[in-house]
Amino acid sequence: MPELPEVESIRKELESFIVGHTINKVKVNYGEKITGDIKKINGGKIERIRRFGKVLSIDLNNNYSIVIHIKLTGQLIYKGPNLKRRNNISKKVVGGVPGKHTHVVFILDKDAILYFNDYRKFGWIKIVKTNRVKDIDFIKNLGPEPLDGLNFKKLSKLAASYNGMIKTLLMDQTKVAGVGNIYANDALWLAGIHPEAIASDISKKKIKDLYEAIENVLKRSLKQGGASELAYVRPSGEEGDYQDHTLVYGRDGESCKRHKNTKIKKIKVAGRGTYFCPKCQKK
DNA sequence: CACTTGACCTGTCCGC
DNA sequence: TGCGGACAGGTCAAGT
Repeated sequence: MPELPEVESIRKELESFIVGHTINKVKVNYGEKITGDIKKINGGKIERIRRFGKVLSIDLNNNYSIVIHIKLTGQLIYKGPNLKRRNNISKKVVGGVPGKHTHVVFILDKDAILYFNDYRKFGWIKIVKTNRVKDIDFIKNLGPEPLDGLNFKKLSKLAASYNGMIKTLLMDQTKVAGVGNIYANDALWLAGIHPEAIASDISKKKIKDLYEAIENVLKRSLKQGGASELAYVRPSGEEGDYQDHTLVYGRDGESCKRHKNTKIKKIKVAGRGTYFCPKCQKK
C-alpha cells in the first residue's frame, strides 16, 4: 500500500516538519527490526529527506542516516510546531500516538517529536553512514524510478526479457522501483493489459500505453496525497484521497469505467488481490 | 538461473 | 453477540 506516491507524500511532509531539527533523544520500544547503532543519531541535525523507491533516508549532519522502510503498516507521525492539520488525526493510527504499536520515538528539539508506529512489525530501520545508504542491498538493487529514470525504452527491454506475468514484473522492485499492488492494478487497466499477460508477449504499442499509464496513475495519486487503504497516513496524521479515485483497485463487482455492462473481476496474481475488466483487459 | 509461492505479523471484516 | 477464519499487501527466503 505504501507505494511511491504514499512514500513521496510522507517525504514531502517530513521535509517541511523535521528538517533543521536536532535529535535530542531516541526511545526504542521495539527494536528487533532496527540494525546499526541507534545511539549514533543522538545530537544529529536533520539535513534532508531522500526517497529511494519505497524507502526513506533521513540524513543527519553527523554523517549518519536513518533509513526506513515502512512496508505495509508503518507510520511516521509528527507532533510539534508547524503542524497544521486540515482534518482530524486518522483513525488508521492504530493504537494511538504514542500507543502500543509505537516502536520508536524520536525526540527532537523545539518541542517536536516523530513517532514510528508499525502494528504488523514488517517495517525496518537501518542506521548507516550517509555515504553507505546506497550500499544497502534493497536500495542497490532497485530498478529505475518511474517519473525519474524509467522510460518507454527501458520498460520495453524489461518486458521483452521477462517470461513471467506483467503484473509481477511491475511489482518487482529490482525491475521498476516504487510500484506496488494498487498502482500495478490501475496502470494495467488504464493500458488495457491483462495482469496475467506474459510480459515478453506484449506488443511494443501496449508497453508504451503501459509506460504512460504508470506515469498517469502515480501522478494522479501524488496530487491526492496517496491512497489510505490499510494503514497509510501522512506525518500530519491525515489520510490521502486516492483510495476514493482508484480505477479498478478494490472495485470488484462494480462496473468497469469503460464498459458499463461489464463488472470488475477479482483474482489472485502472485498471491495478491488483482482487479481487472474482463472486457478491456484480454490476455 | 528464472520465476513462483508462502511466511512474516496483527487488526478488521464477514459469515454462522 | 461471539468467534473462527479469511484477508489485507511489501519483501524475502525457500521451493520448483
